[in-house]
Amino acid sequence: MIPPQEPAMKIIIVDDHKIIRDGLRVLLERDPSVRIVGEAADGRAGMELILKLRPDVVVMDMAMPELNGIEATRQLRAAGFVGGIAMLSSHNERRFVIQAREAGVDAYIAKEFAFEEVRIGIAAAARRDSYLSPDLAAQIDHGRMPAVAEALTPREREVVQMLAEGQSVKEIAFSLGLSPKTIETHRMNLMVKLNVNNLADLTRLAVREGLAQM
Amino acid sequence: MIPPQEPAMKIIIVDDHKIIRDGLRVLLERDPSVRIVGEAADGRAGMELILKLRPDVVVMDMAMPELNGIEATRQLRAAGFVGGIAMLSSHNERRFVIQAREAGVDAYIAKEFAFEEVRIGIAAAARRDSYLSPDLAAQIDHGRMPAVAEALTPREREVVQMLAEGQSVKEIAFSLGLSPKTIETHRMNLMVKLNVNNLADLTRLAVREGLAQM
DNA sequence: AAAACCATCAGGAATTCCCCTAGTTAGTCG
DNA sequence: CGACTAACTAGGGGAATTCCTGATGGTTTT
Repeated sequence: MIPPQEPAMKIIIVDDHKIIRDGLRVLLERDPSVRIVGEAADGRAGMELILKLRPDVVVMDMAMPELNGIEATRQLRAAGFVGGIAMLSSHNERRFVIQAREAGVDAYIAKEFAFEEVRIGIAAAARRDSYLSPDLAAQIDHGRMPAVAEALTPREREVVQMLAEGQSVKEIAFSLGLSPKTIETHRMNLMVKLNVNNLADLTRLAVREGLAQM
Repeated sequence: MIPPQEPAMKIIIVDDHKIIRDGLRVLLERDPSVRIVGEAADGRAGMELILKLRPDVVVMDMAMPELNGIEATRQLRAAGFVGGIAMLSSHNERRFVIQAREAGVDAYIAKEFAFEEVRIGIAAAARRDSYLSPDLAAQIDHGRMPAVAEALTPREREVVQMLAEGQSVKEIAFSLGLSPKTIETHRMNLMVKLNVNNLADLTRLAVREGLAQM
């Protein structure tokens, strides 16, 4: 097969709401130079798909069960993914702009803006330019919040989210393909690092810090 | 199949995320018998528009600033709006199904379902039939909706707060002057009543419901 | 009075928690 | 390069907690 003159831009959509995936798909596909090559409903499934299909751009929701957008981004970058990443955020997730960019997000787009923003953001991400939807840019200027999350390792962030979202040690071990003992170790290290000593405190802290969804 | 002289169904979309309004609009407008006659970004603006334009169906988000979907519905019904109301909810808003229906919502649709669900829900709402997206209906049927604070006994509210704020069974027992076994029982009854099965879920639920401080 | 609910507790099984130790790998630094 | 560190992995074993079932007395509802 001879590559076409103008290769289509390959995009993967990761969002836990299928309605949004459906909507984005039709909106994006109105541009014939765009091809949606895959969809996923959570960060973990998204990662696998992305690393397999290597799309040009990923459009990802910030808040997702299992593995949130920022954490998924961090891991994608660590795994060598070099495509563009555009992240969608709700109004109550603005405060994560800085973390998102540090994790390797190219475009950060507030959902309350028009689809046109997404298009622009994707174009920027495809070029690996950075893009912030208008009012979010202002956010950057204001100081960052003390991010407890920074002190954690990627694996720990992953585990703390799953713990705070109600999964047992055994379940986490299974879904990560690790020994329960390993998860227990992470769990204990988390408790020490975060200076809490029970699951309820850990959960509230994780939600406050944006490490887990409420 | 299609009646020749069918007047277009007038729809108003109310959602604080413009991206979703954009997506719903193109998805809905693929059906020529549908006309989007207006959009609003919050419950209050939505109400005014709806009472002015009197659409056949309103598609409204549950979580919105200013005036949430349920409250807006209540006020719309009180103001004499008789059109259909279809509500979109995120996975973490399932517990409001019953409140929504009591407020006057016809169709309650989880966002994690495909757009097809929305279409079906809107059709039902237009006829003023009631509709629940699949798994939500199951929750109602099994009577396992997470109960709100009122469903708990005073003692249980007391215990759930202490649990969610990080106290151990033993500590709670001591500070209430009861046997740990008693607190264990309360704890288990809480899990059943609230339909959760671990402390993390209990904690997040308690915080969401205002039973505990974050 | 029967039924339903609430609050209280116990025994025993199942599971988790906690502390300790330790191997492997990748990256860093003198 | 060799030593060091950080991250990730994971097992042993006892303490502690949670889960499940069942029971009792009091109060309110029907």
